[in-house]
Amino acid sequence: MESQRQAEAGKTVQRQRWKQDPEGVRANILEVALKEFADRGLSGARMDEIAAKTRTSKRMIYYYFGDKDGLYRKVLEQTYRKVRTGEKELMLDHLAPKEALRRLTEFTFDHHSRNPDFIRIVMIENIHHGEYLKHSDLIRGLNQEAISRIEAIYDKGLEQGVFRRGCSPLAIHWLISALSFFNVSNRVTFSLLFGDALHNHAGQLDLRSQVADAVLRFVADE
Amino acid sequence: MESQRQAEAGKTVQRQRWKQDPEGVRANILEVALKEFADRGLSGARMDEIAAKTRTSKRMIYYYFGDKDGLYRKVLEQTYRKVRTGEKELMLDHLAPKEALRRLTEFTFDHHSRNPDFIRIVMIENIHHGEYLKHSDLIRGLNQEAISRIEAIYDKGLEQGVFRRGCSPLAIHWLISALSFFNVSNRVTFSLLFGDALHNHAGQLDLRSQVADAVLRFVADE
DNA sequence: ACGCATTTGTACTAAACAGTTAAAACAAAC
DNA sequence: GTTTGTTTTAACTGTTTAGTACAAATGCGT
Repeated sequence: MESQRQAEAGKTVQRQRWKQDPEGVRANILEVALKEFADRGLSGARMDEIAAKTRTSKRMIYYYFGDKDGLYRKVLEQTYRKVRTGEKELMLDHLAPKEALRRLTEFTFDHHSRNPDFIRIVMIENIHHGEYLKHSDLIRGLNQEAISRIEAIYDKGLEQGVFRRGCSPLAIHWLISALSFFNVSNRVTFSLLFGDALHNHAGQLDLRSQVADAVLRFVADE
Repeated sequence: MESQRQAEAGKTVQRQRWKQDPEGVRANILEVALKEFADRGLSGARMDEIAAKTRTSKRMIYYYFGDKDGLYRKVLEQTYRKVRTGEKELMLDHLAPKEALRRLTEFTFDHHSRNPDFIRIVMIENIHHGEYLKHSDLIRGLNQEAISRIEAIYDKGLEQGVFRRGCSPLAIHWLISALSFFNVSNRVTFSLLFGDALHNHAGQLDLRSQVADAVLRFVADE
């Protein structure tokens, strides 16, 4: 009777037929790992926890990524890549320099705001003295583009006499990054110390516009 | 013969006479722990490592601070307190508003630059969603002062017609903090991606002045 | 039908780690 | 001189953690 039960059970339980989907599995692991690392930090994240949240197993993580560091490295690379490629949609060539710079700034502000996981990974990487980013060649190329984009706008603004001389595109990029980054990275502590006036919904809309003001005023002529 | 050796050794070893210095011991532990947490993060720091670097023992850490979280909490509080009190030296009342704001900005920029451990602790606290700062009442009071200081300068600037209306002291503080903070917090990754033009010695002097420019231009009239 | 890559699942190991135990000895204040 | 808080050791415990062993089965290109 017992064996019959098992036999029936064996029948009803569909033999788990699985597809081969290495890319899907890798992507799923990376997605879960990104969230977990971003949420708890590199040392804080637990491999068992990551494994449990994937649709696959711990065994597969080690199969594809070797060890925890290898996994983190891939998460880091993928995160940078995804965010940077997401920045390319912007068409600013046809706009007047001031308008182009405002759009770029507000776009960056929103973009960082929409990607807190990226911000947190960069924070974590800075905490770890950039030792993983150091050993990743893949990433460096992607970022010069950001500078070129600004340089194009700035040069045009100089020609038209609406921007002052003496600013460097790098410094302008730094300024935009700093404000957009800090807005996300320090949201928690800043809100705790000074209230959420800048970080509730209305506050963010206003702050974005003020950030764009700050950038424009920084490069403005006169 | 062997026992005689031991007896002689027993004589030569000076009975370790020690002083009671609870405050000194606590301070020493906190100092070491700050460096270790700032360097490796909360989960990354090791109690054994901290203990080894103190002039006392692991036992004493637990004697005074209970557990790792308790130690971190005290480090967090002390770090905020030390940095905030270090900001009070500034005498700006007698200066013209523009000059006062420039001095304040450049001071903050330098001050953060001189206290990378503080910056890193704040980063770590943000990574941990501020859960330790949340439960610390001690800290909140210290920070309103920063806003008042700016408000005084801003109001004076309005009276004299050198600042435009419509800026909030909170937003100005946010702006100064963002630029001064980001300069330290993201130094590593920014340098890796874009070179160290802004972060070598000459670059930092220039950047400080540009940051002050940005703040002044943000509030400037016309 | 062959071979290689992929997938499943569980139990395991070895190290790392936070926190404890125990018994003493000493300091300092009263 | 009694009491209370401080300091010294070094071994120890129990848990958490990254990473592995093992064994088998299926997918899929050729």
